Amino acid sequence: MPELPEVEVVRAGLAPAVTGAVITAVEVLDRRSLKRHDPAVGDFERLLAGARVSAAVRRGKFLWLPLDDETAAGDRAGARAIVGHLGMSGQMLLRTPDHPGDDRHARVRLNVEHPEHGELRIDFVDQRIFGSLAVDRMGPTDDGEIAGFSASVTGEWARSIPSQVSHIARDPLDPAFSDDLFAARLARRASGIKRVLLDQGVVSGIGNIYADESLWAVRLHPEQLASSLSRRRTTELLAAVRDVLGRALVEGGTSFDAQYVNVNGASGYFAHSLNAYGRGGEPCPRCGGPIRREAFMNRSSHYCPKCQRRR
DNA sequence: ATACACGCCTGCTGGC
DNA sequence: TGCCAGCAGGCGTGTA
Repeated sequence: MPELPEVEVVRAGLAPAVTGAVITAVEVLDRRSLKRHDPAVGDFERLLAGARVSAAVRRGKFLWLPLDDETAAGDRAGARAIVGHLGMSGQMLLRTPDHPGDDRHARVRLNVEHPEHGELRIDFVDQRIFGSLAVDRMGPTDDGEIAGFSASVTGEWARSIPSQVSHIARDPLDPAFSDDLFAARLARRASGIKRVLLDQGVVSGIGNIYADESLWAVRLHPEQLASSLSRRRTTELLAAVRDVLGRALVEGGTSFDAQYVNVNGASGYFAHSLNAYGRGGEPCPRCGGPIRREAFMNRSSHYCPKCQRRR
């Protein structure tokens, strides 16, 4: 499901409930959801029992909960975090402990005790199991800047990132995102711009929906060579990406069905605002010509061939 | 460096 | 009603 706006909605919903909370019990209902957990780091359940969560942080589509481990003073070498990725169908549902456990696709449950909110339960629900939870080691960010978006991580600790996320580029809403670096990366790419937007090592957080929407907004053909864009066009594209992601975030994300929901199970409303994605055959809201849907990387691209010309 | 295929999973929809 | 193909918001690996 989730691209940056959807994951941010989840992160923001989780943050007040988990920050400062102690994990009291872990129930793994389906080990397949731990496929990205490296056993060499330790046993998933044992590492988490009794650990305290210090924040909820996000970069692109990855989110993580840094653990306030009891380590020797000043020694963060053993610092760890729970890394979560929602894949295509993952959800994090915030519940009271007595909530009936009737979710068909509940995979992992974290029971926590929060100093103010008391006992809570976080259910990781994931129909397709493309998502995962893992306990991962933290390391320094390669640029020395704050690792990702959160409201509460401060100080040196904020400049640490889970190893599984270290290869992921910053996302366009990250204050430390470098527009120049982005432009330089595009200039070196002899491939279609959509492919590059989807490359999480170039820019993170953008998936199929928001790639199509951003390209529609600036009238770029998905197969236009990234290296052919002028700096001015690159700047316009980046502005469109930020605009689309920002508006989707305000509307609570894009929901086509009950798959994408926030921590309370509620859907977002941005689906009503889509101009190209999922509108194959319908008239382009700008020029009236039919939106085309075509195969792309085992999925689909949606664009207006009339006003998104390839140059 | 880059592109493509494929595996990882489940469930829904449409055509026959 | 059944069956099968195709499709769905993503990522990582392996191969050419």
